[in-house]
Amino acid sequence: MSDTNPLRPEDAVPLLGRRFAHALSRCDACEVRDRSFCGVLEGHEFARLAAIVTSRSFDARQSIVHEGDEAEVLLNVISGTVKIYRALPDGRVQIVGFLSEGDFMGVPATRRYGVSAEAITPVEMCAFPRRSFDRLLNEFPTLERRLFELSTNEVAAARDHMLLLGRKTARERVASFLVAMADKPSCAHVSSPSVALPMTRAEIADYLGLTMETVSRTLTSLRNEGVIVSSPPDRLVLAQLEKLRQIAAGDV
Amino acid sequence: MSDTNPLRPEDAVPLLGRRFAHALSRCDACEVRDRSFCGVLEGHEFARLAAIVTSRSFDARQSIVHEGDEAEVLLNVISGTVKIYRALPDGRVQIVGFLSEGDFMGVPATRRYGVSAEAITPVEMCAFPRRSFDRLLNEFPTLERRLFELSTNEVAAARDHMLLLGRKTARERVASFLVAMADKPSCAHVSSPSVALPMTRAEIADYLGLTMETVSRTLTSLRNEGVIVSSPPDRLVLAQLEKLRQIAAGDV
DNA sequence: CGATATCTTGAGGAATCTCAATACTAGTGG
DNA sequence: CCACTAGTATTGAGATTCCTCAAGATATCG
Repeated sequence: MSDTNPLRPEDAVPLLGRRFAHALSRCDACEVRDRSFCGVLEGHEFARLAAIVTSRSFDARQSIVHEGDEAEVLLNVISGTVKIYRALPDGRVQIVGFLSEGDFMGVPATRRYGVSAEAITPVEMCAFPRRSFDRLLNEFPTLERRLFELSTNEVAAARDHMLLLGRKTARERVASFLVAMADKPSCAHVSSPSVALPMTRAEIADYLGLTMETVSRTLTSLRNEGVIVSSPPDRLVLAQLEKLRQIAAGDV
Repeated sequence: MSDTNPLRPEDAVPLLGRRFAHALSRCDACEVRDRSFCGVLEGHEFARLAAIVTSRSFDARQSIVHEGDEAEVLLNVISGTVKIYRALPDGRVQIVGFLSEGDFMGVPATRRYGVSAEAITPVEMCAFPRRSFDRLLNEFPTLERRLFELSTNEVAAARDHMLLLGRKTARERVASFLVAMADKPSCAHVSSPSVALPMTRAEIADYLGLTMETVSRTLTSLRNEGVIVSSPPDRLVLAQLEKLRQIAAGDV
């Protein structure tokens, strides 16, 4: 239900020079630059990256990439929420991450996507052609270093999630999820953080290795205990964040 | 029950020059070099890496590193099997990977280990001081590129395992595990691969998010179906590897 | 204000876990 | 060489968590 492609430099400005200028100025004004991998580049390097970027918009529920597809572009989220997931042939799904503003997705030097991605809300993304991006990676050690760092962070996050999926109870999983949402940089809070949940209960379930019903029941019981408070179901107040952290950590 | 530290260049040869020479010649003769991250380095670069390496031995069941410890060294497995895991305060454990010959562990530029590691069998490892390693990383783009590549492989493997932990049945998990063991490069086979299982049932369970009893029961039922055959419990023959692959993939 | 999605709640069932007993294996000492 | 011991694996029976299926409540959007 978003507008279709409000920004598309390659449509509006076919000349390379103008596109370059346009893209650069847009990237310069980018609000998520500081949070993003591209924040490490400066001056000339940043301009080179901005020269190969194009913009893409997706409606809520729209598919972005599919596991196994040719990985022609690498993507960076400007706004909105994206789920990335793997699926089994019979339809079972495991969501392996939610991406939001500033998050990068895609592996340079890999021919095909290893996961599928779908927009949860309307989404704006930057797209970088894989080959051009690879060239920049070779030229700019800073860029490679940054992506390496992001990759190692992802490994650490993945291990955290393996612990959750393999060994935590439903209650601990839901608490862990809420705490992680509250700790996102995009969710700066004062004391009792208010957390937005753009994803459905079924998506939370597919992320936590549970069913929608179990997620719902668990949230209800946390609500009954006063640990969380909810106004509409897509926004929660974590009334007792520290208690939630304890539950999440398995400290009974 | 292995000998304690049969190779320790820094003890035997205190002079820097001799240690250098010693280490280099040892690294040149290294059998797992081709499988390892260091295989990408040549000549001068390789010598520089060899100059900072020391050797470490661990007995079976001995702890190698502990989650949260100061990460003074990065490690590479020469021989034996290592488990890396995360634990909850009440003792629940999730094994996030098994390492064998040629596998690297440790994240440059990270102050502390994010996981614990323990030897399953007697283990020989190379140790690289983190700071020296970091310097080499800055000097040799090839090395950084290689570790980046390993890191992205790890992310992909972790996602695979999240799918397993979140959405596969016990039967599918055990089948996936056996297939993965058979597909290891160290386990070259002809038709019906014979797989060594140096880890206990409890460790397999901690890797698959199950209990020891469920792993045992599942192996028994696969055995009754003729899909696997076992002589001693630490070695299995995958009589019907293709069938196992189907089970693992969830293709019923 | 009604239609459609999503969410919540309920009741029963299934897979896996827990607890406990038995069997195997390898290493040890007689 | 064989019995013994300790660790590991297997098997069994019952408990529990979470899932499945189904109905009802709530929210969203035209």
